[in-house]
Amino acid sequence: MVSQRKNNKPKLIVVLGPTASGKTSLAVLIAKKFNGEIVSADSRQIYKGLDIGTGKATKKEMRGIKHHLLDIENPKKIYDVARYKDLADKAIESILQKGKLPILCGGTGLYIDAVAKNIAYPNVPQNWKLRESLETKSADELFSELKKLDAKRAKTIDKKNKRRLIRAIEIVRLTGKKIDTLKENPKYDVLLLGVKKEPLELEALIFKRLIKRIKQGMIAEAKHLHKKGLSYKRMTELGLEYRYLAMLLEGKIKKNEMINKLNTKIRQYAKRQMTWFKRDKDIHWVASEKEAEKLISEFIGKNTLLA
RNA sequence: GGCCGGAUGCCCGAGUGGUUAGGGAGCGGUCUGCAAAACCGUGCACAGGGGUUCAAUUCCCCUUCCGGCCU
Repeated sequence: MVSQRKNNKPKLIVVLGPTASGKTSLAVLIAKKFNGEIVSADSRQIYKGLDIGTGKATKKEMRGIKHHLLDIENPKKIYDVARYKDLADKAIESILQKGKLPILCGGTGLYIDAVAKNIAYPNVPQNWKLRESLETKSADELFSELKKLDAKRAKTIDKKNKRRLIRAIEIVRLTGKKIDTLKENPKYDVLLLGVKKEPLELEALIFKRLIKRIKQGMIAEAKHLHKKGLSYKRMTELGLEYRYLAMLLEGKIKKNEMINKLNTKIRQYAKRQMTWFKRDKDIHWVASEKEAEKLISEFIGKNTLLA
């Protein structure tokens, strides 16, 4: 049951779920039915040319529904949440302007939350020079440095996670200010729909999809990307399929080995996604499109009734 | 039949007469601009039976199984 609180914020539907759960087709269906457009919340589909490996919707699968935030960056460049949030808000705004229903769809929990909860990240851009120099230090050293600079942040941070430690130090060093507590003040009235799949079913779906991707030419896609200048190092950073495809192309692993290991990695990724989603008690887990439609109808109708 | 080498947790794989590696998988988790990333926690063992010893996964003997060589 959707909560019946009254507000006049614009409505946003979010379709989320683990990889291979079938988010895209559900989102398209919803868009068709409720006159919507889709905003992707996928940190890798952002990139041009990463198509088969990321499972980017094809023209045909889109069924005439407009998709935003796909293919907006060169895969050589590193993207990030802050930039994503900015563009997502703009896309949503433009959809609303047209009088249509915005549907945020993807599996990147961080990106989804940034938009759905309107999280304001500290306004400090990456300083790659600084990062490079900090990278040479150990986690322990970084931690004690952070402790000196911002004791409060040091208390909650992952002591062993260099990447996080470096960013935290970057913020204090560049602004001289300590990190504020993150503010959440949603600008949309959000309905969160999670695509529910039983673990075993999801496992099967993942494997099936992996085999399908290989048949569709995922290996050739990676070869082509590399020929166009995408380094194996960068492909490794991109993770999952591209990481393993890079290993294959470099001759570090055999095809069979790639399939097996990659399959495991994708499964683990799906688990990590679920770990993230599980924390959000507002998600309505739906097992069918009917359930989803019902919830959306209620959700959309509620303000008209109350207003 | 004879000789030799093995037998370690779900898998790979070190090692030691007492403090009982390390990976991977599994399971659980973290999340303040790289998030398909980064990071953390965790159960599970020494083939079986006898010895020797204060103490054996580690030394000795036997049995079983596996691999190699010989007849």
